[in-house]
Amino acid sequence: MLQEKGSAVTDECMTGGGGGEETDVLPDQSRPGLSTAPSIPTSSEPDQNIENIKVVLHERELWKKFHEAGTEMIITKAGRRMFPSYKVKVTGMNPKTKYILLIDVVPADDHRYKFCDNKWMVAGKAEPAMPGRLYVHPDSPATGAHWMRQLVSFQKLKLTNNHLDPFGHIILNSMHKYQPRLHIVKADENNAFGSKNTAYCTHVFNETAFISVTSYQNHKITQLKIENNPFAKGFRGSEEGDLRVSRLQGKEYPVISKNMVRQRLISSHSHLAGKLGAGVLTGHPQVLSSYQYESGVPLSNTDPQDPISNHFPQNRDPSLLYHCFKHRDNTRHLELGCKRPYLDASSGVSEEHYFRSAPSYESPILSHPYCTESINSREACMYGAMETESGSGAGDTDDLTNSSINCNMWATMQPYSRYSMEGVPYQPFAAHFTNAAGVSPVVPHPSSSMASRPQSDLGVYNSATAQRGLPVIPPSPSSSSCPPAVLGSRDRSGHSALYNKKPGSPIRPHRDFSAYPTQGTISIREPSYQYQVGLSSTGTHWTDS
DNA sequence: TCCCCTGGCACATTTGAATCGC
DNA sequence: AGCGATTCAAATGTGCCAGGGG
Repeated sequence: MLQEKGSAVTDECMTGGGGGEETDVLPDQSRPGLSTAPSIPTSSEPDQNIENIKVVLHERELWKKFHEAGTEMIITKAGRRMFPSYKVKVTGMNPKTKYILLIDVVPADDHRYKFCDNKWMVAGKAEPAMPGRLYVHPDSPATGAHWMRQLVSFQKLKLTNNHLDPFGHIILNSMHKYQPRLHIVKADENNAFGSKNTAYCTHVFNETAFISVTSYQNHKITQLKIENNPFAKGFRGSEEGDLRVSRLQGKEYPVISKNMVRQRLISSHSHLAGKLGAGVLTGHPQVLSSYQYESGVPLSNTDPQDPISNHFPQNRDPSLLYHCFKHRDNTRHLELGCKRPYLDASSGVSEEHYFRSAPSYESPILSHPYCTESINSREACMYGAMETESGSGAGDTDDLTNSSINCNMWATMQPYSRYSMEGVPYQPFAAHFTNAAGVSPVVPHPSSSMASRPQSDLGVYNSATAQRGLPVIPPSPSSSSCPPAVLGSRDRSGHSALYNKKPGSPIRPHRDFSAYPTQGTISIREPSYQYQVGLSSTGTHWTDS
């Protein structure tokens, strides 16, 4: 059923006016997963009709190219940007209504992959999901007019494999498959989440799915990155006989580019000065193994029978899927926030905002604020969705909604595919951006400049800072500083947790990420929390080993 | 031994301060 | 003094590579 639902939505989206690039809104009714949240839409207020919002993925063709080859995204300890960067064109918003745009990256499945025989294969069960984090667009909240004015870029979003990352980057496991999701949340009158009828919609572009790696496995991807990423220009071969190009073209004997020569010479001189036996140029064994052969198999990307060899082993719906619904008064709301103290804290700083979402699709969806003072100039503000430790159930909803703490509470990320086999096409994304204090936006106000500013103060969301477009981070975060988070479509509470680093002080994690509690939470496997994502196959070929 | 990760490297782009001219 | 254009250096973002660890 779910599959059918998801597919239907997907198909509809694909055939929409956007030529398959635009997304359509999935009515509340179409999300049977909201068992605890009445599916009857409360769209009595026209201005909250978020269903009309359409999102078009920018550079979709480029994304498709990567997707067809099996997109890989480098993740590093320091954090690595995504390329292609996630940019969208949004339409259909109420020009005067304020929205918050954010992205989260959820596991696409529960597999760990390995690149073997020039294709991705399942290598086992996925490792426990990293603490989910959300990246809130620095302009958030902003009016619909603002979002629709130009492309909305999430290019500064960074991915990391550092489980204790203090910068708020999205934490991922290497060799795992992920699916970015865009969430558009309607901000309340206080520019925060949490109004009684907070509505949001989620947009998923299947072609943005990727496998996280610490180094590129598929040379097709490497080549695409080099060819399209300006920062990788230095690796572009000046002559068409470039080694990588030649390899991609299926040439038997690749030509070494000047860059390759330089790199190897340098390496040879600096590290292997005494290793005269090591070939430095064309005769270098590694050259052959790396560019001419793949796992002992001759590379031939032009081989018509090979096109899918590098693809993800899963069939996916080429279209995107997204859900949209409106929270009702008696259901959990999107609540944002940091406690008042946080709002009053000193200025924060970065235009980048990260929120941490639920740690694992295996675990409940709780969101704990995860704030930190960035060590670097970006000074990102992070919020994390932590599982609840309170063990409180649905009855915590009131507590949450009544909380005056301005913390971001989001539903945890949900996995795709397998875990949703029994689920419903419901996107268990819930967030409470509360601003009970009645202060201005918890999320930074749109800033004229996207440039990050060095900040010595803790990043704390306060009205002043927000107005300046500067994120603010709670000064002294603690598990009790933020309100319990709500998860999924059910009432769940949790303790907030965040990273906080005072100026000049070392990074001080307030919570052990490795010890996320899972008890008292609802497994995503539960039908109510499962949703089907019509991940399609655009040529991508996944192979189960 | 293999696989994966890390840190350093060079190169290109981006950013912002400093400088100059009007 | 103010403004805009230009220049320059630092910061940042890339992929590549060798080496290390499990």
